[in-house]
Amino acid sequence: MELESDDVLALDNQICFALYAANRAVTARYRPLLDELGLTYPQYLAMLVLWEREQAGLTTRVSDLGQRLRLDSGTLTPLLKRLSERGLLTRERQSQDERVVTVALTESGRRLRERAQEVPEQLLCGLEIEPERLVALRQELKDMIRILEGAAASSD
Amino acid sequence: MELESDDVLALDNQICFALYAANRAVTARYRPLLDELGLTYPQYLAMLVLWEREQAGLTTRVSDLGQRLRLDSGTLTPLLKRLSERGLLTRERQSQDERVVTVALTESGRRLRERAQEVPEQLLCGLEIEPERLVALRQELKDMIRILEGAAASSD
DNA sequence: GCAATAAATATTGTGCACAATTAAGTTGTG
DNA sequence: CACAACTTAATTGTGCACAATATTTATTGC
Repeated sequence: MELESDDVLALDNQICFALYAANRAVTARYRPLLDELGLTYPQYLAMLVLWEREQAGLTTRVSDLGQRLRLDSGTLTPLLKRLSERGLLTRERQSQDERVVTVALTESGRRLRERAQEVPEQLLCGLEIEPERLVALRQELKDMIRILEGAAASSD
Repeated sequence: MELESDDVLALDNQICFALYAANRAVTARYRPLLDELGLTYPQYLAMLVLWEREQAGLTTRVSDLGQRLRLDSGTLTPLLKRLSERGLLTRERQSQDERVVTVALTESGRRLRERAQEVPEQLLCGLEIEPERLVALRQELKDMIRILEGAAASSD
C-alpha cells in the first residue's frame, strides 16, 4: 500500500522520477555486459542502428543515426570518433555532397554483433519479470514517446 | 522480410531504448518549465527531496539526497554547489561529525516551491493521456526498478 | 553568375552520471 | 592509547546530452 500523499510535488508521485530512476537502473544493469564489448550504452545503441541498417542494405549518415536515436551532432560526432578510434567503424565525408559524413561498419564492427547477440538474454537472466510484461511496458513507453513528441496517433 | 522483426538486437525491440528515449522526451518537456525556475531537471529533483523532507521536519545530508535519488557525491557535490550559489540552499559541515554536510533550504529556496507547484500540471496540459494510465505506468516502472535493483518485494 | 539561404556536420561550453581515488573524520578493538 | 576499519564527502577523469554557434558545402532566386 502506498502511503498516500496527494502532494503533486512528492517525489514518489512524479512519473518523471520513476522514468529517470528506471532508465539509470537499466543502464547500470547493461554496464558490465557492455564493458565486455568495450562499449558504453549510447555507443551500443549506435551500433544497433548500424547493424540493423547494414542488414537492410542501407548506408548510414550521421543524420540517419541522429534521427533514429534522437541525438544531434554535438553528441554523435565525438561518440562516433571514439568508435572509429576503436576500429569499429569508419567516418567518411562523401564526395558528391561534402556536407555529408557516411558511417560504415568495419569488419571488426560487424564481428562485434555476434558477441552482442547474447546481451539481451544475459540482461534478463536472473530478473524475475515476465517477457509479456516487458513487451507491454515497452509499448506503453513507445505510446508515451509519441504523445510527448507531439506526433499524431499511429499504429505502432 | 518481416516488419515485426524478432531480431533480439533490433532497436525497436529493446526495452532499454524505449526507456532511454522516453526519459529524454519527458526531460525535454520539463526543460522550458524548469527554465523559468532557473533549475535543471536533476536540480529540480533535488529540490523536490528537500521540500519534502523539510515539510516532514527532517534535516537532510548529502547522503540522504544520494540515497533518495540514487546519486553519489560526484554528481551531488557540484549540483548542490550550484544551487547554493543561486541562494536556494546552504551547505554546512556539521560540527559534531565533521564528515557530514547538511543541506538546508534558504527562504528563497522555500519560496520557489510555490512556483514549482504549477509544473506538474503544466507538463500534462496539452498531452492527450489519461491520468490513470500514467499512474499505472509509474507503478510498472517502480516495480521494474525494484526488480532491477535486486531489492526484496516490498509493499510500495 | 552570384548573393542569399539552407543543409550537414563540427565545435564550444555547461551540467550531469559514474567510476576511481583521495581526504578527513569516527569507531571499534586489542 | 594506538591503529586499523569504516564512513562521508570531495576530487578527478571520461563520456554523454544539449544549446548555441561556427564552418563548410549545396541549392535557390534573381
